[in-house]
Amino acid sequence: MGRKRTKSGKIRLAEVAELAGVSPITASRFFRNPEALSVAKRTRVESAAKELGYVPNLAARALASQRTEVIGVLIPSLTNNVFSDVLRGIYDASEGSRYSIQLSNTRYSILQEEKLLRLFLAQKPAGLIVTGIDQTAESRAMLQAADCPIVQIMEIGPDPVDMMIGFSHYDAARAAVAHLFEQGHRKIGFVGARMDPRVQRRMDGYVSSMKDAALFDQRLVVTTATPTSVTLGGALFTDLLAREPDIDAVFCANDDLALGVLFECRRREIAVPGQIAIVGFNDLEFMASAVPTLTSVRTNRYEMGKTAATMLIEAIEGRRPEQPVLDLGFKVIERQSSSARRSDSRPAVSGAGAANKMIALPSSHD
Amino acid sequence: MGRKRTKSGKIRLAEVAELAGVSPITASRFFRNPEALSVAKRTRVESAAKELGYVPNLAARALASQRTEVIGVLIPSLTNNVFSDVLRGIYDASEGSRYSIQLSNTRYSILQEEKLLRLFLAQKPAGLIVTGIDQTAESRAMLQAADCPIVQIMEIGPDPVDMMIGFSHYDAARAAVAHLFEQGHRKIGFVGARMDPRVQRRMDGYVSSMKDAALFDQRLVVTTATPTSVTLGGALFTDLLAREPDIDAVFCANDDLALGVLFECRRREIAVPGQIAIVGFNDLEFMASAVPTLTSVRTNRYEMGKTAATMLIEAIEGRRPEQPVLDLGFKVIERQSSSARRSDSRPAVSGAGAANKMIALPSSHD
DNA sequence: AGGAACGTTGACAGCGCTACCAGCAACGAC
DNA sequence: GTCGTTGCTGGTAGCGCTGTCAACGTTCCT
Repeated sequence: MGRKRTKSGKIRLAEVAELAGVSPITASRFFRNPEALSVAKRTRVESAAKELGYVPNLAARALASQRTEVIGVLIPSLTNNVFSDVLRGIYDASEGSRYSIQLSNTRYSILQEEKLLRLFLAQKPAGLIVTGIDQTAESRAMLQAADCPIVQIMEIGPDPVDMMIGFSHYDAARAAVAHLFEQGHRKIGFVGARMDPRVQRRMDGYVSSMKDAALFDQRLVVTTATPTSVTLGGALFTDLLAREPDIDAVFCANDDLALGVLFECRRREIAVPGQIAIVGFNDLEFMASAVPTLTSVRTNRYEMGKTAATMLIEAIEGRRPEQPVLDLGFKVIERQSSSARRSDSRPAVSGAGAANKMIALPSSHD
Repeated sequence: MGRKRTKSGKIRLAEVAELAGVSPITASRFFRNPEALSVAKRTRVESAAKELGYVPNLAARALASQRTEVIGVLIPSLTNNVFSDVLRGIYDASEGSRYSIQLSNTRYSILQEEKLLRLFLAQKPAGLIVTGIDQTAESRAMLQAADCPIVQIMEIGPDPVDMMIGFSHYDAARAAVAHLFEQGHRKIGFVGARMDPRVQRRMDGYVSSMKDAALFDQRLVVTTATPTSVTLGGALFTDLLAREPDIDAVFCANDDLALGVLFECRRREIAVPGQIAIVGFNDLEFMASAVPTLTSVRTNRYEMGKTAATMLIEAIEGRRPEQPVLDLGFKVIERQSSSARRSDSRPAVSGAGAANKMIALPSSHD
């Protein structure tokens, strides 16, 4: 049984080299740049490594080469569905590559982010993925000074540290409100939780749209710093309704809140969209399945993570993308919950997951 | 500004030692076992390190000490809410400790798990957290031979490799079905997706309960290997209904499916719980907020992750828990969706559930 | 033929840290 | 006073790998 664990299971590069009849350095090169070897030695080293079951010692490699093959990822939350999709993309892209992902959770604190950044940078990561564009000055300076590629994800904005991939939350919110306007809604409330920078910008988009239409009223906005949840959606909507009982639509900063609003409407026997239209944000899977189906702004989260990691790896290996800032855009997915205003209060009946009309927009930033 | 980045930001232990006026090895000891130093040297090294902004080189440490401070975590999915809760617990527990988390996704494949395990073990992790009790024989042998503490999470079963923390999915399912029996339901369907080992055991629990009551019928079971989703819940329920139109309850293998079933009922104007009762599994946050509120089996996911990581770290540091197998149990949270069967089809008004307003349950639209 | 250019290989010297063991002072037991 | 014991400190010798540079053989050019 304990066959290969003779001493401590250690098969070193030297052993492989010896079996292959080459010098250790040649064997080393095989693992880093096989092209540099002659075909004969390449196959010899390869079979020797396989025979011995050689696995490189990453610590030794990192020490000798002064760099690691770790990609640091800083995200603000592990709970949020949004980030789990992004993460899945990142992990998928990193799989099969030589790089491993080191994940840390900033808990929506830019101070915590700064601390983690310092920690990460000290280990000389191969690359870094950070969330958003709102870092502390100190963090920004560290990122600026870091000698590894960096991707900022989730949104785009001015002054990328390096690469950037996301979309404009501001424009996306404006598109959502525009859709509600088109459907004849005027008194549109906003419900937001957590109020991290991206939610803030969605709110800004809402506010500016409403102001443009001379429909803005501070009383239409209900927000809280509390982390989001379905239950919270109901509670915030309740507040909104207490203040402004005659609203005809609610734009929710995310889909959990939207679902909470929907349930609250059901509880109060408010017809959706007959009396109140609902629009969410992110287009999580359940939105297409709810009754009525819920309109939302689709964001390409998985793709964002995957592309970010792919771009980063490319950049690490010296192939910088020609386009360092990538706008993945968004789409307003129109569903039953926001269909045109109607006088009768019966909700529209239609097949679940009915083909969705989509408004696709690249987020134009100026 | 750029003060300490003289060469390439490298402040070595030797520099710290020099400034503190001690030998490098003494400085080294300070970071690993401060108690071993005299108070005088301790403070000297401490302030020297702080002044220079010293950050240890983990690669060098790992190489010299022949072990890493990495805790490997193998989970089957990043998408599933269930695991994000567990992960959050793990990360929370690891924070503040010296250990960092290395996460890998097995995608519900035990072969992939075996591959990842081999990779992890080669790096001599400080500890390992693996999901479930269904490893390949080869994986099990590797785990058995590994010289680091290991925790199996998510469920408990016989023959722990080392430590184990979870609950019995089989018993939890039996409790859910027992609850439905108590409420007067007899023709209870089962809806399951993905059918990973834990879902399988929930199904086994359901089947055995139904057989015990002489109520089992294969036609009451609808499952698929497809990954779970809300939409899928609706689709599976549709299948079930087509087969057995007169069921009076559905036990769903998870909450997403349950929500899908609820929406499908709404679409079909089937009263819940008047005509059909629904019970989910996991008790995700939205269950308490749905209309009607949805009964579910609460599982302590966050706690599971947190406790697993805490136990693991304790074990790594030589303090093995007296109780290596920990059953965290479960709880059937009874809500409106499964309240007692009644002859009229109007659902009950009840104060049970979490968001306890007295709310009139919706009747079907008429 | 001579030499430059290229492709391939190897020797050497660490990377920054810690395991191991030796040394030294202070103290108490006999 | 001698010896062991304890508590603290330091020297030495690597951990396993790769960067750098030199050396070699081969090809291709003039």
